[in-house]
Amino acid sequence: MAITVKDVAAHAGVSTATVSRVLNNDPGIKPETRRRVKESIKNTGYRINKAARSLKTSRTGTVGLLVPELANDFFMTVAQGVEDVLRTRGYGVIICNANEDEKYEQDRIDLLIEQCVDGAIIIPASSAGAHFNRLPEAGIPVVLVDRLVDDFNSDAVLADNINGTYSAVVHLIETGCKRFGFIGGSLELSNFRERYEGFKRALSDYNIALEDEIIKFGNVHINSGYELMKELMIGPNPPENVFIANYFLQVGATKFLIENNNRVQPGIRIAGFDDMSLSSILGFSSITVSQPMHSMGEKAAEMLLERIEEFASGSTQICPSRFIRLKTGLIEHRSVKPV
Amino acid sequence: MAITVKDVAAHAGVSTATVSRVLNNDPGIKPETRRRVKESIKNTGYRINKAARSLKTSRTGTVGLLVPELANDFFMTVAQGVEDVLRTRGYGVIICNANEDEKYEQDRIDLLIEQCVDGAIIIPASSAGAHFNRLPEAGIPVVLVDRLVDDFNSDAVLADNINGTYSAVVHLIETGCKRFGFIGGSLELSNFRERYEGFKRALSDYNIALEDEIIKFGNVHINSGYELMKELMIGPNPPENVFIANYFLQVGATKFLIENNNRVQPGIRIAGFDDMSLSSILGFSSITVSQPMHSMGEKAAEMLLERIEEFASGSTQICPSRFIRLKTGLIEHRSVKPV
DNA sequence: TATACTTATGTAATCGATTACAACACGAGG
DNA sequence: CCTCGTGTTGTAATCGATTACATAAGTATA
Repeated sequence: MAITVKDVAAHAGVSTATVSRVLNNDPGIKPETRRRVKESIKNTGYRINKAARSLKTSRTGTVGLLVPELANDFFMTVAQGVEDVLRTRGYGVIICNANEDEKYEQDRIDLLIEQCVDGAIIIPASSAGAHFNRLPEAGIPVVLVDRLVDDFNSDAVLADNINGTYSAVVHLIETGCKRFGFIGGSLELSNFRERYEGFKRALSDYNIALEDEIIKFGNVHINSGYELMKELMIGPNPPENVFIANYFLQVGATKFLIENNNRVQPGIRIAGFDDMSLSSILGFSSITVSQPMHSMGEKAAEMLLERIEEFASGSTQICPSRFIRLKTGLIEHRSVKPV
Repeated sequence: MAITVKDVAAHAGVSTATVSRVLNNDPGIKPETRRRVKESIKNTGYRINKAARSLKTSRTGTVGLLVPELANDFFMTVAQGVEDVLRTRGYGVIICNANEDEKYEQDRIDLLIEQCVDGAIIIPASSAGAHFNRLPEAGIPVVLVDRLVDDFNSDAVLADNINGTYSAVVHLIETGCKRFGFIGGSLELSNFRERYEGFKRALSDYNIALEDEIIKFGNVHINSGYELMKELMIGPNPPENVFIANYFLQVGATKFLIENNNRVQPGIRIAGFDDMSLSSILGFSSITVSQPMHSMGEKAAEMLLERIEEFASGSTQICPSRFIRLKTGLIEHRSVKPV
């Protein structure tokens, strides 16, 4: 049915071994022969059958990317970085959606193992990591991005959450802010724990009190941001400044303020972690911490490729896990004052 | 090295054929045997090698999803729909990024063919479609989503762009709007052509003049929306109402208005195509046309599965291409008036 | 009891590419 | 003229699962 190496071999008048060698850039082929084979490949319209190759080499040329959610610019910008690097190296990327659910995440890991991916990049959906161990057990190296998890360790690419948050809060303090609320995701997640840590450290360094009743934690979503901002605003003593630990929480918080015409705290200033393409048009936003999302993806892909080489060369002494922390930036927004 | 059917067969005291039959739910297996084999599968920790299976069956259990861009909530919500359906049917989804570039798109199609996907779902990056033909030529069925293209035809899932736009504009007219600007993407793209068509039809039906100087076309991105809104606002006679043909253009347009404190046309009302999670907090937005993005993905996946069956059963008489148009909705926003 | 048919399982060829090993040609060195 | 090394290509086994066909046991029919 389809064209195989045999057909190409016949067409070029050589053996299948020779065709295979040309396909794999084996140096020990006469230039003239190589030329002829390449021509036959063109003329026959031959396309390699990766299934057959994989069976023999036990390498599929695909890597898995497991993210908690697809419709999420943060994850997908990371994904672009991953894809950019991997594609130029000839790899295909299978993007899987864990649907913010450990069960789903499990299931997708099964999928990746079955598909025999050569490696996996994971943005964890929760702090649970035990189930990730099945990948290295199956000979599949893993790189984590954005968050660390419990009961599993591997290479990881992370943002400098502590210092990023620290510098944003300090910036606000130095421009006159005196009292801060905080809206964050669950402290079970390492990235939020770190951001909260940076927040506390900044207040502490400047002798500003940490007021528990204006420190709120929820999940990572728009709705949560909405609810938590509501809690802050109907509280006894609403803050004038709020640090919000990710973009989606900020969107939700902004939504609450807009819908309620921000009656409570007219001069409110928001600083947020993550700088997305829409951050600049969110109301009340004074400053955001930018993560190098694309680079995080690229770095993760590069680390993974190294590991794949290692695993493939069967080197028994695997060097220990490495973490990379990428620097964050600080983006000031012209003070947009909606309502 | 890894555990194969042979090992399972030995463990269960049967032949590899029997193991394979259990794996594939062949009905002609004694329940007792089936039980024993299943147990052996569990105990040996066997995992099927898809490469080997694919080689034999020439089915990989993966489908490709080619999108113009990853960090795009519209495309990714469609992707979620696709994944939801496909995953429950045991398929893996390879998501590829065409990077809004026909060359890239070509390249990713090559990738999909090499990976021997069983089918492909494509959201085209441009109006060019000739290069898609290589997929069906390679025995891979295709379903288009969102847009049609030139020089290629296949099944497609589309939104009812004309009526969606029509009803939104009519709604505005009936609530008192008298003069409309329009901001759209290139008319080369079928979806924008259709939305413009709906716009014109509404004005015509209500005897409202189409004023060329307040009808602007660009590309599909935030920047373009920004620039086109600027053009409208610095023009001789800026409109009070603007229909904007997609979410990203609307974001850009809103950004321009906010940054310039909307001095020109204080009462401006915007109606937009696409209702995303952030649409409700975009300033000036009065009404948006919602597309059933998730369902579009689901439908596309279902159509593709049918075609895959057809192709696989080798039925020679392939039934002609089918289009599905999905109804849009109308979402009113509480009039949020920033600035 | 012989025949035919069913049901359950085994045997072995097969998918398409890779690769260890063999083979062959050619020239250099002795 | 023989041997050896080098460079180039061919032969055939192999990866792991599937499946057409063969086989064997059991059951119904005449």
